[in-house]
Amino acid sequence: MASKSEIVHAKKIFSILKKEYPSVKPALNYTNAFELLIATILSAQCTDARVNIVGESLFKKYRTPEDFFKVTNEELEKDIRSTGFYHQKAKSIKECSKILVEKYSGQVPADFDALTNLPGVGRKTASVVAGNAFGIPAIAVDTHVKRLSNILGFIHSDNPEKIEMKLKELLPEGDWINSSHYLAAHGRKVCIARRPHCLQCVLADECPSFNPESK
DNA sequence: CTCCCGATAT
DNA sequence: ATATCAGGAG
Repeated sequence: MASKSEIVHAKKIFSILKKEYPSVKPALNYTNAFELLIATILSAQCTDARVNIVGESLFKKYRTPEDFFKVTNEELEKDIRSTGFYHQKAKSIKECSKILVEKYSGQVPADFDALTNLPGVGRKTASVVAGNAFGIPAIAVDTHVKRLSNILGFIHSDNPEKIEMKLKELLPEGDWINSSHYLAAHGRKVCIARRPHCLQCVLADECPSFNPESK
């Protein structure tokens, strides 16, 4: 599916990003798989910085799935309100916690399909947890990965699953987990959605969307 | 496809 | 005022 030249192009770009962001890591703060799962659910349409602020106090109050399951929806909504979409997120977190307790003895399943079957968990959240908590090869396609994949010419599509599959064709399995971190880091710092800094971009020579009048 | 919805940058 | 932020469910 992916041509030789596409693979060479992608390899060059990720080689540059790897040098640019040597200590790449998940932008969300967490100390275990369960916290990462909850934090990633909260991160939908919300900055990682905001989730980290909410998470700091949240994970002092709620340490296990049982803690989330016991609390009322109203109280949980109040505790996560500033991440937005709080009604749906609180509902997802409570239902999700219930299933973790009843079906997985309180543990987060280390399996992609089991994760996507949890309420409030789609491919992106499942990929983040599978990859970062359990080391299972996966590519999390968030808004940055989606935007940069199109800007850099890996694909022309808004469909997250198609983008995920294309990136998996372009990259060796061992690079899958970090690839989304590189694209997200670059998307936050340089290739910003509102205002891309093309003149400061290390990928300028490789980028089909390079704009010399960018800034 | 639409709806969910707060915080921040521009 | 408007766009955007590590999306997912109905």
